[in-house]
Amino acid sequence: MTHRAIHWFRKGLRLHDNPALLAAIKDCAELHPVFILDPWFPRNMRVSVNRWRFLIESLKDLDENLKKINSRLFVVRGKPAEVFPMLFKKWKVTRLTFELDTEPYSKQRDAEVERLAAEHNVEVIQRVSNTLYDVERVIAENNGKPPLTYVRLQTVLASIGAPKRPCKAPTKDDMKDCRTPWKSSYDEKYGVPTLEELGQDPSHLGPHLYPGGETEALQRLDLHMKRTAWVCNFKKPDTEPNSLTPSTTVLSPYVKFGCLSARTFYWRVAEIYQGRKHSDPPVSLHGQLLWREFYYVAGAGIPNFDKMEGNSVCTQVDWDENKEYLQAWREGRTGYPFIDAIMTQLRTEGWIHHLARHAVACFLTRGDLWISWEEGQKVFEELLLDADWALNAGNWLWLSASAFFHQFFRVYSPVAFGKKTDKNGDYIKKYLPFLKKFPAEYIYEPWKAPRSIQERAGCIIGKDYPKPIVVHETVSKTNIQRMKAAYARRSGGGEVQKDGGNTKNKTGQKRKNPSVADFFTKKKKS
DNA sequence: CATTAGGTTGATTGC
DNA sequence: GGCAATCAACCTAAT
Repeated sequence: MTHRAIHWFRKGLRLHDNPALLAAIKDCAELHPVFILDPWFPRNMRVSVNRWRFLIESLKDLDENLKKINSRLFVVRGKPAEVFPMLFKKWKVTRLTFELDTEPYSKQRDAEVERLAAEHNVEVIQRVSNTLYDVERVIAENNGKPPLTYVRLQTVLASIGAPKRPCKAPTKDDMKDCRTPWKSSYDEKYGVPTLEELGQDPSHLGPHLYPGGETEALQRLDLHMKRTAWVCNFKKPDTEPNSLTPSTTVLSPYVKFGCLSARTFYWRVAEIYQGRKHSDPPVSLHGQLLWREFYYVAGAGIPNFDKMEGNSVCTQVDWDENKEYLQAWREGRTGYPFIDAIMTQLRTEGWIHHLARHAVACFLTRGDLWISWEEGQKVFEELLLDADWALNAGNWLWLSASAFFHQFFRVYSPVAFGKKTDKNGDYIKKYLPFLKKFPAEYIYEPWKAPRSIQERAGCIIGKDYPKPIVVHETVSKTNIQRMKAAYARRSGGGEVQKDGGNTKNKTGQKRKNPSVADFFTKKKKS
């Protein structure tokens, strides 16, 4: 019982499946659970008030759960590199534990903290618990490179075996020789902040649909895991992007903040699968967790993963800069009700269905507006409760056909796609109520409604709601050609053209002799 | 090296 | 309404 430990919460805002926390408690006389809040961040980072609320609630819940084992959460204001040397001295710390984080920003921050810890003779213990697997191990098993296809990832994971089982939350009994000292000044110094302290305006909050915290996360998990048949039959592409209540679990914000452990989720699903017929990856619930893993591995192994330039897997595309289009997309003023309804749900509620993300991401980038996926990435980073760096970047790369997904000729229609699951446009009417008097026939294309119908609906297109900012049928065709050109530049290594990229044809014509174009390509590469 | 199968979730048309 | 063919055609990984 010699140690005085700090467990540093960052993600992983939970007691269950928290091996680093258990490592802190072992042989520990004094424990300080800490969350560090850099006051610079809330005022200057673009994070929606909805996500700040989610974080605050998660911290409050964490404090409550720590109280139950005779401890507390210390929310410390300051920058990690400045805060830790102070805390090390103040609390005579001998051990610092935290969950391994693979994001570039975090890696840099943690390396700095490790250096400071060494200076103060503080032992540092990191544990893998954010992902199902140790992402470095996955990369090593794939010859040092992150898998670029899902199938490849599955092969690699099969060779490693099943993910580790989650560990149990610490109990009061585990804490019997370990105390957390706090004084009456605790609340003003280390209390969980309010939105006001963070410079956030609570009047901008959306409806309270997804309260933060481990307790809520585990309840939500229980609720969904009771639906045995639903869990076993789950196929992501068959769920609906535009149902009036979410057609999926909405556990993603909880997994992002670590209120719910991905491994706990994985093994709960595995128990239900046991002895039953069930769907499989990539479309099953397990499959969804593996997609998360896919992007985490890619994000850890590919430099500049969240950028086009300097990103080795990203096709270089000549995206336009267009502030007006970007603003219209962000604010739900594109004139396409399906797109605008989705963006409205995103802004007000902080969560949209995965396929809805597909529709608006394709629209912003290769489908319609020809704006860089990096701009979309920033907007999602701000507004999504579940915004997770690697997943956000990876999915934008995917949807813009910049990496992983390459069938750029498959373009989502902002009119047809939503109709498949919501013919009447009830979803549109919910989020864009000024359109609710339009008959179903025109709800996806109100500009096509005769003037008399627009008048009867009390909404004149071009006055009360914008006309479409682009004509999808036209721009999508031009954009496919622009994508084709971008791909040609990529494979041609900077050459003008490579015979249209169509040397391999379907007619079975065999190329017995290498073409001139191939000859030059070969020369260039060597 | 050349070839081929497969790729989480497209839209439209015609039966 | 559901299904298959067609549209025009990319890349990665395996062989």
